[in-house]
Amino acid sequence: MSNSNAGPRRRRGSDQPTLKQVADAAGVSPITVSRALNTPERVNEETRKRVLEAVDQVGYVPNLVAGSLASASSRFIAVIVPSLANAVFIEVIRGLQETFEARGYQILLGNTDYDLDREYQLVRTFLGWSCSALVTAGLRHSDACLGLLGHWDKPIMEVMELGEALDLNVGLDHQEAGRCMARHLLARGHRSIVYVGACLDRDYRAGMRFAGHREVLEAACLDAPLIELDRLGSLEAGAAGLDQVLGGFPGARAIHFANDDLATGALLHAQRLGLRVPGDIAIAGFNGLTLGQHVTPRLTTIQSPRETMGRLAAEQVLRRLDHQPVTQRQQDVGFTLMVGQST
Amino acid sequence: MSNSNAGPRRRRGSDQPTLKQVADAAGVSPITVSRALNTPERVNEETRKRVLEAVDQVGYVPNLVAGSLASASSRFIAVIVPSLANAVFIEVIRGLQETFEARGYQILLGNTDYDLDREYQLVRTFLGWSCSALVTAGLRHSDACLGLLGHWDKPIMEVMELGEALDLNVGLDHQEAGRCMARHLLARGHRSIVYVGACLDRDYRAGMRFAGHREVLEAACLDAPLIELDRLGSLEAGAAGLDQVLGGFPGARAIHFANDDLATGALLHAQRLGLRVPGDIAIAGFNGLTLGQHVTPRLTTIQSPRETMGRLAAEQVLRRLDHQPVTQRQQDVGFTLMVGQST
DNA sequence: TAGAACTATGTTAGCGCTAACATGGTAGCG
DNA sequence: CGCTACCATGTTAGCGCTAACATAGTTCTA
Repeated sequence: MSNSNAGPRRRRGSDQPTLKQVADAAGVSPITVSRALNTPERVNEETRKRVLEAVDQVGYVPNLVAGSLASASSRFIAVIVPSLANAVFIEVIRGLQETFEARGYQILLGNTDYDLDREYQLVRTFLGWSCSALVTAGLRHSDACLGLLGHWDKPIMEVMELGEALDLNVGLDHQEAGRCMARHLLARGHRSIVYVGACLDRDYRAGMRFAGHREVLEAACLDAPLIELDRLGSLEAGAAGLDQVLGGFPGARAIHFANDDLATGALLHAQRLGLRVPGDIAIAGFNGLTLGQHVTPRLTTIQSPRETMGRLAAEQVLRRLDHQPVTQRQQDVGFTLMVGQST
Repeated sequence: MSNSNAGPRRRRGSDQPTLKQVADAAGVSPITVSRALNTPERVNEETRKRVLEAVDQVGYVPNLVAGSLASASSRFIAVIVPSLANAVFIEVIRGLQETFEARGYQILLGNTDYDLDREYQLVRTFLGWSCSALVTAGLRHSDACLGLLGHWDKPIMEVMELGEALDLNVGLDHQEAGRCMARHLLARGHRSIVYVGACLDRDYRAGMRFAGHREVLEAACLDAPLIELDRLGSLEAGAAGLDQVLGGFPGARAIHFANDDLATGALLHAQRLGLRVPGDIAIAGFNGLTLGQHVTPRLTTIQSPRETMGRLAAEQVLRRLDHQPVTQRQQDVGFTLMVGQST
C-alpha cells in the first residue's frame, strides 16, 4: 500500500539556514537574496542592506553546492600537477592560487604522480564538479583524457612547457634551455660532459632538455653520455649521481644535472669527497631553486619564473572567464642562465 | 500575461549525459544506476555489468555537484594551512592527500597567509561546499570561526601542535621541542645563546618553542635574548639573522633558529664570512628539512614526522567517517633531536 | 505454511539554489 | 500621452542526483 497514512517524510539535508529563511527575515523573495549576494549591483541599495542584515541575523552560510547545480558551474579551478614533492610545482601553484583566490575562485588540486591514467581519473572527477576551468602541467595526455576534454567547453590552460596546446598555454621551451646550458658548458671549455637525469620517461621535460643538450654537443662533434637515475630529484639522488659519474666516466669534467635538487646534492657530496668544484668537476643544474644559490660555490643553473608562470596562466584564464578577448593563447615566459661559480 | 503561448523554456544545464540516459540505455531505473556506481554491492552482478556498459556507451561522467546536493555531503576534505611557501606544510598536505585520495576523497586546499580572518572566510566557503571533514593547521581560531565550527557536526582535525582541541588533534609539543634544543645547547657547554625567530606573532608555534627555550635558559640563570626578523623563514632571512646576532650580541656563541631555513641560511652565510661552525658560533634549527642534512657541517635540528602526521590525521578522520570508534582523539607524534656537527 | 527476513529494484519527492521569464513602476522622449 | 527603456522585484520550473519509502520475489524458520 502507498504511504497514505504517514505524515510528511523525514527531512533530509542539513539543518543550516537556507536562502528562504533569509528571505523571510528580510521580507523579500529568495531570488532577491540570491541577487543581493551574487550580483549586488542589480539590487536596490536599501534592500541589499536589509538582506545582509538578515544574513547575519539567521547565520546564513550559502550552500555553494546548490548554487553550482542550479547554475551548472562552480567557482572551482581544477589544477593538476605531477607531484607535490617538487618545489617547482608548488611555486606554480602558489602563483595560480594567489591570483585565482583573489577573484573568488577556489583551487581543486590534483596530483598525478606522473601517471597519465591518474590524470584521466582526476579530469573525470573535476569535470564532475563543474569546474570553471582546468589548469594542467604539461602537454601530454592520454587518449581517454583528450576524449573528455574535447567535449568540454571551458578554458583549458596547459602550463610548464610550450607547444601545440589544446587551448591556452603558458610555459617555456625546455629543449632550448637544454641547449643554452650545453652551450655555456662548452664556452667554459668543457669537452667531456655527462647529463644526469632521473626517470626521464616520466619527467619528460627533463628529457626534452637532454635532447637540446645532446643536439649542441653532437653539433660540436662530442659525445653526450646520459646517466639516468631511478629516483626522482632529491639531494640523495644527486649524490648518487655524482658517484655514478665518477665510477662510469672517470674522464668527465662537467655534469649537467636535470634539476637543482640533483645538482646541489652532487655539489654538497663533492665537498664531502674533497673534490674541487669546478676545478675537478663542474656542476650545473636547472630550476634556479634558492637552495642552489646559497651553497659555495654558487650553482650555475637556469632560472624559470615559476610563480610568474602561475600568475600569468591564471590571468589568461580569468580573462577568458570574464569573456574578455584573450591577448595571447600561447605565452613564453622564457628562462635565464644564472652563471654561478660551480662551472 | 502569463507565458501561455510559448513553448517549453529554454533548457539549462550542460549537455552532458545524465543518469537518466544511462538508465534508459541499460533498461533500468535511475536509482539502480546510482546504486550500481556508488554502492555496487547492493546491485545484482549482472545488472551492474549492464549499467557499466551503458555508462561507457553514453560517455557518462557523474555530476558530483548534484550528488552532493541530494546527499547533503560531498567527498571533499577541507584542508587549511597558513602557507604554501613553507615546506613543512607541504609535507603534511602530502600525507593527507595520499591517504584521503586513496579512499576517494578530494582535498580542498586553503591558504590563510597566517591570517585568522582569512581562515574564517575559508571555513565559510568550505562549509558551503558540504565538506565531509575539516583539517586545519593549529589550535588558534577567530571567534567568528569558532562560532561556525561550533554548529558543525562533521569531524574537525587540528594538526601541527598539541593542546585543547575542538575535536581531533594530531601534533607535537612545540614548547617541549624548544626545551629540548635549549638543553642540548647547554649540554654542549654554550652559555651565550641567542634565539632567532621570524614573525613570532604569526608563526606562534615558533613562539612556543622560544618559550620552552627561555624556560630552560632561565632555569640555568642565563639570559635568553631574542631576535625577531620581519620576514618569514628563508635562507636570505637566516643570513640576515646571523649578521644581526654578530652585530648585536658579539659574545654570542650559539644561535637557536626557529627553523631550518633560517638556520641553514645562517650556516651557509657563516661559511662565506669565513666563520667556523661550531668553533666560532654554533647553529641549531628546527624541522629536519633535507637541506640542513646535506650541508657541511650537518645541521643540528629537531625532526618532526610531518608526512606521518598528515597520514595519521587522515586515518583518524577516515575512521570517524566510517563510523568506527576513534582510537585516540589526541595523538602526539613526537619529535627527534638530530645532533649534527653544527653545535 | 504463514510470516519473518532478506534481496533486488522501483516510485516519489525533494536537496537549495538560480535561469528564464513576467510584472509593475518610474523615467525619458517627441 | 502613448511609446519605449529601464529598474527592481517576483513567479515558476527546474539543475541531476539520492534518501526514504514501497514492492515484488525469494529464502529461511518454526
